[in-house]
Amino acid sequence: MLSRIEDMATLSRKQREIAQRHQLFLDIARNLINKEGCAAVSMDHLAELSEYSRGTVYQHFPCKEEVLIEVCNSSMSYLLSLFERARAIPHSNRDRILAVMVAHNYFDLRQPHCNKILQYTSDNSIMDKVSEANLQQHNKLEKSLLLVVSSIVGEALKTKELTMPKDLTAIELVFGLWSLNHGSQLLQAAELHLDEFGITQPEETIARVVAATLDGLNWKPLYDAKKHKAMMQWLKDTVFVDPQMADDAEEI
Amino acid sequence: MLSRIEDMATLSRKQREIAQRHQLFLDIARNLINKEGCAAVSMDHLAELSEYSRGTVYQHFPCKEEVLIEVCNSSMSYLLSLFERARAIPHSNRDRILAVMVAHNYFDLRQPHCNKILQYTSDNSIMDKVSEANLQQHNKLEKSLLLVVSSIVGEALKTKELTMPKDLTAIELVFGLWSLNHGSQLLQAAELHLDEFGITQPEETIARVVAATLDGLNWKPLYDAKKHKAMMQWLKDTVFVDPQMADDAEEI
DNA sequence: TCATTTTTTGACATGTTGTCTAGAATTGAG
DNA sequence: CTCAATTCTAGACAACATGTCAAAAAATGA
Repeated sequence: MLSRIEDMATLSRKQREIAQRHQLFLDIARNLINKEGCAAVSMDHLAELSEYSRGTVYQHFPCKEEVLIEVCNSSMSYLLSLFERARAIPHSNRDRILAVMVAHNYFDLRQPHCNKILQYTSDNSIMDKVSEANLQQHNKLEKSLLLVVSSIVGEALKTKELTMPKDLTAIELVFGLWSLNHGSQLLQAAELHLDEFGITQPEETIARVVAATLDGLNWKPLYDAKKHKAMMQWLKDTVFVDPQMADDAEEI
Repeated sequence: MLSRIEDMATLSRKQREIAQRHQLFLDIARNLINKEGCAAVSMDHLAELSEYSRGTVYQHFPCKEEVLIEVCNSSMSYLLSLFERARAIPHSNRDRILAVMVAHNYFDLRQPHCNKILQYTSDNSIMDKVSEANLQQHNKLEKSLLLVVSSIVGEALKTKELTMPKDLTAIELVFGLWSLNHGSQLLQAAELHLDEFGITQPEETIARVVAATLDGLNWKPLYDAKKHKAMMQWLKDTVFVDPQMADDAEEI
């Protein structure tokens, strides 16, 4: 990860070139994943498309898996920034939960490769090829994402908007919400033809189901169809709106 | 799919041998997936472990993807039978929903390879290599699974145990429940170390979250901690209990 | 200018995929 | 029981991917 803007000034011309090339490889990989899936990412391919040789690619990444996890991590840190934006909205904590859901959906629409990589690498034999450093960064990012949701729930407990029942802890609720969101996004990405079943707006549907869940836990303020709809609209139109069709947090 | 018991009698000795060998390859593949992941499944490997030659393996499967989807389909039809067993319990429809969740969890514990395959094959370039027939069977199985849940919700609507609110349809609720379950199982299977966060019994947690969701929709009878716990216990001890450590619906 | 260091290259060994042909085994007619 | 026809099996092959390495090329600096 040598490609951050603030580092650029302190690096020599040569080092900047290397960092730039590193980013080029990542960009090519991301495109490949979006267009043809993870299986299409090969060192050969990367070399060919970048017009460098295989050896040069191996200078940057010890193996294909390392490419994938770096692309994934860079997207996830962008997702984290979206989550933090969601947490910061000046509304009830319930609405903040909603905002996180919208953020996640916004992200998955624009960065479909991230889930693809996560699924591809969930296979046993793949994740244990990547470097310790990137793996740790990956875990840290995942934990940070959960912590954002967790902190919103914690805040709601503090303000008494929510009181946990005896047989469910705050972190368990977070796990439930996370599962719901994660599951729906994978189902959306899968070749399930949800519309054939009558699911035309999965995002709205999940938001509604989350609302039912929070109602079931008596998280105040309870669901109000009109306000819910208005909030969703506001989030989509104002908070999570393409800045400039940016497709990654990392820019050079 | 020539390996069903009832067909055996009508086949010649040679045909039986072939069917048996077909099953042998599938069994080896399943073991490989469980132990080392989908990436470890190779035609070479299959040939070596079965002590047949590569050519023979290709006689049975045109490609590796075909092996994977056949293993997956065979497991999914077992899952369908579990779902149907869940639907048949002599209790409220709410409890039947719970039973489906327990069934799904029971299944994923015993057949972890099924989710692994689904994740592995979600990559664009993989699913479009499999034969039309197997792909259709796969879609049909997926649809059947959803229909079981859907029919339980339909039954609850008929008996007025549940009334859908204006802004949520029955099928959307099914999608929500499906997402929740699917998501939680993938998160359990991932290398997330849920216990570090304080999630020691993900299955119980998700059942509790589902209960909250159904409460939020006012699906009667509402959640009662004691009865819920008893029902979970009964399902796990009585309904979904290893018959004989069977590890697949297909037996020879 | 040229020696030193670094970067880049492509050939190589190894392993996988899917095809294809020659040889082995099985079958059934005489 | 024999032998030709048919079917099945084995493994060689070309194509491609991976990761390594030594030689060639380029950059650096006295």
